[in-house]
Amino acid sequence: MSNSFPPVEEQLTIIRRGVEKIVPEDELAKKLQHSRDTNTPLRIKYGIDPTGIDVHLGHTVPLRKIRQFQELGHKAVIIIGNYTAMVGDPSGRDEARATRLTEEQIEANAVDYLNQIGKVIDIESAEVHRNGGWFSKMTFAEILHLCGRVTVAQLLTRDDFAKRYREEKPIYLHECLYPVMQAWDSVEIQADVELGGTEQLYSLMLARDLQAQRKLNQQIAVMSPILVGTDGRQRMGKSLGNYIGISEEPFEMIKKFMQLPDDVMRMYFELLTDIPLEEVGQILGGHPKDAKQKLGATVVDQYHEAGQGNAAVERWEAEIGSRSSLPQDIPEVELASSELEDGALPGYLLLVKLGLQSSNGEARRLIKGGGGKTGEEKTVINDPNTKITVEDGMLVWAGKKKFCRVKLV
RNA sequence: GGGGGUGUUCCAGAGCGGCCAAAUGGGCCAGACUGUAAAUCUGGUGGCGUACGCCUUCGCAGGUUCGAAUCCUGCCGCCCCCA
Repeated sequence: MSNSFPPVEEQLTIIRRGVEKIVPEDELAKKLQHSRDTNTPLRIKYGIDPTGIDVHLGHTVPLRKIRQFQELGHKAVIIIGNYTAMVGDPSGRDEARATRLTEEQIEANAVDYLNQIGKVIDIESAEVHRNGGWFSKMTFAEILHLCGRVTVAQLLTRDDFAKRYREEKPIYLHECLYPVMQAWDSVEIQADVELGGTEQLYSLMLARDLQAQRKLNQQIAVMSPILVGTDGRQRMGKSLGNYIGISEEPFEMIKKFMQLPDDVMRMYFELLTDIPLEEVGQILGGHPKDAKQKLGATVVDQYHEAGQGNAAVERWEAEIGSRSSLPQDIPEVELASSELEDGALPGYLLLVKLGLQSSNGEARRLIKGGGGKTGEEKTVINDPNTKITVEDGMLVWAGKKKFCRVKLV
């Protein structure tokens, strides 16, 4: 009797890594056993809403888990929530999504999204569904029937709704349907396992109820912890500006990695890499800076050609770590000679004309604070009104991170 | 349908009719310190002007005042309660 699935214990070890909760846990082992006995892959569901996502490391946590399931021989089933997107996921947000997307936008986003996640999972072998496929055909009577399975009190056990209710923030009726819809997806595709963040608990459990009502196998919820963002506090998210996108350039990614708070490293290692946990422990025992470089390089290599990570780390060392050399990419900004007076310009105006600062006042303040510098030696501009003689190719700095080279025209 | 609340600068949240561009905290920016981490300290945080100053801003539209974010009217949004 041959079969392609690894022993259950082996599978569980891989599945459990970086997973916060598996509900119910014992059923998962049974399912895996059954799958192995019958040589049938489990159907691993993961849904997203195509709302214009720039896939970042936070998204890769469940995606990587799918990848692992795939490598174990199971079937990935991706749900594109083109209908749920019309509702807007209330999870983790305090207010209802402001804008509603058109169908065309949603479809374009979906395609774009599938392209992006191809970097993480094996999209070729995955099954992809759009939940409009079934929701668009549902009758109002069916919807009512479905809604009859959920009480408002149950809905309010969700953290996000409870919080909004408490804070007297609006909760719209259609948002209440979101978990119901998500759960229904599981019924439609007969999911064995659904991946999601811990904040999805409610929806994932509701799916079990609906499946049971239809005498289907109940899905197991495999919940990942929420990846904290680069600020080390809040969940990683685009709107919070604390994310590292998987499409970013290696150097950009490394810069962000190096600025991570130390204590998020363990989580990042566990959730974003395959480095054995023992080894992670050793790495974290060393100098935090080295650990961070190792982390960054490892993750960068996942989304770029091998070796790009280390190359970026080396560049970081050269330009930033040791501060010995100038940045590699210095944007060139054109400046018309006619803007100058006797070949010079007051310091604050120079920063504004070069686009380094957006208003005169802002530029003045920056210079007063000591952030305005010129030349390779970074000579500090002492006073906003100091006339700076502008030369072609001169470097101008507005703080450490904003700079450019002047191109006189 | 009725009653009561509320709407402030990026967020939260103060704000006696003049001293409010608006307290305080967070965030953010810059500087010091560092491992461009965290923590800490310092300064800054509507626009224009070198500056006394001027202009735009406190849900929207009007009004009362010499003068309103602060008072009045209407409208809009949100929340709660009663029916």
